Amino acid sequence: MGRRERKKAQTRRALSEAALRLFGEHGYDGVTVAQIADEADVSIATLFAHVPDGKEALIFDDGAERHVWLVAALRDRPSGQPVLEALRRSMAARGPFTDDLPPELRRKRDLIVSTPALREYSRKLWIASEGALAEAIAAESGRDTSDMTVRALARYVLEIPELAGAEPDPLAALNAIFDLLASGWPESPEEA
Amino acid sequence: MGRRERKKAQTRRALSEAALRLFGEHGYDGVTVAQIADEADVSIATLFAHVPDGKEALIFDDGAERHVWLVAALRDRPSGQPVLEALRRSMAARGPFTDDLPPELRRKRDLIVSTPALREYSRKLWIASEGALAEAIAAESGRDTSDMTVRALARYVLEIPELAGAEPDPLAALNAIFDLLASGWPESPEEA
DNA sequence: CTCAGAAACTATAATCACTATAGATTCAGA
DNA sequence: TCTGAATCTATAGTGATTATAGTTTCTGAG
Repeated sequence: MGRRERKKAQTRRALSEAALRLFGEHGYDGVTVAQIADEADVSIATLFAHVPDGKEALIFDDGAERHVWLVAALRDRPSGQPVLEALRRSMAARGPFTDDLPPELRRKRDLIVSTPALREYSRKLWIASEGALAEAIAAESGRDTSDMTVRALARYVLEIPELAGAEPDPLAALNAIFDLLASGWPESPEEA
Repeated sequence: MGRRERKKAQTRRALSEAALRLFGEHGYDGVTVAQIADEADVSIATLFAHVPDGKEALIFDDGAERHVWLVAALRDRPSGQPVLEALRRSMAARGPFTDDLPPELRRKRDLIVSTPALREYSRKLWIASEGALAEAIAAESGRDTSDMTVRALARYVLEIPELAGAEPDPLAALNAIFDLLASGWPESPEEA
């Protein structure tokens, strides 16, 4: 990796860190992109060159195609394991569902969950993988990609982080939702 | 209804119609709020007084609480009819799923479906009813409102318009998705 | 009928995210 | 060592949205 790329990555990191710190101190809406650019010591134009998606994208890793590991988890699952089970396990290990994180990442996650604009953008990033996930599901389950059921399942799975992420017990919520997707809605609740 | 309210409604209608016409002619991004205000012969400040949610809200009915009829359909369903069946029927009769509409409304629907910003806003309006729908579902099915399953079902149902609305056959898509929600994801597709 | 206050409207100016342009600097590779 | 591309910069927009302060227009009480 040449010096040029290194400097670029450094600038990007400076922007992320400045944004995260300032958002934490004054709230997302209490910070302007100008302040962030200043703090990172770059021009506003440079800031936008690094985050074409805008202010919300500042604290997210770019190019982190979130579907890669999901699709991989699907393809590499133990033979005989149901598709949904593989997705459940894979998802449960991700950020919103474990507290096994450095405090820095935890603060970041809390900021995202509690800020509507950031939460929405996070959802957008997840949903962007819908096509890829749908293809993988179709391939693994012998269905057609154009099957609406496949697309709906992909979408519903990818929305679990937003839906369950803010719950008191996110992991329990995730499991409840996967159960719903796997077994469907029982007209009457099962008595324990 | 006094003259004041009548005039207010008239202004609101003028804004809607101006926006819809201009969006149709030049596309959503090809029209500025200033143009719309001009066309409706009001100031920009007035425009925003009528649509505090912003440009996207211009062509949507405000205060049209979309959950009212859904909740009603749930409460008034024939006894013995499953919750999901009532929701399916009620939803199937709505705008995105029937072509039984005046051409004006159809053009509006097509504009929404084909414009990302409008589509997103439409989804936001649907999702805003999540709490109300979750309460109704909980009440009708003897579950607790805090039950994650109930919240997830409400959310998933409310997202059907966005998910199925752009399909070649929206009604078939809607039915496929309701089947998925009712019966769950079958590990292997049923052979016909 | 009238008058006081609320509601709707207006012009104006500001803020803020974001884009476009053109030029300067810095690095990579031949 | 030179050329071109990538990065960065300043500057000047555009366009949505908000704030302010003042004007007009209804409404309802007295």
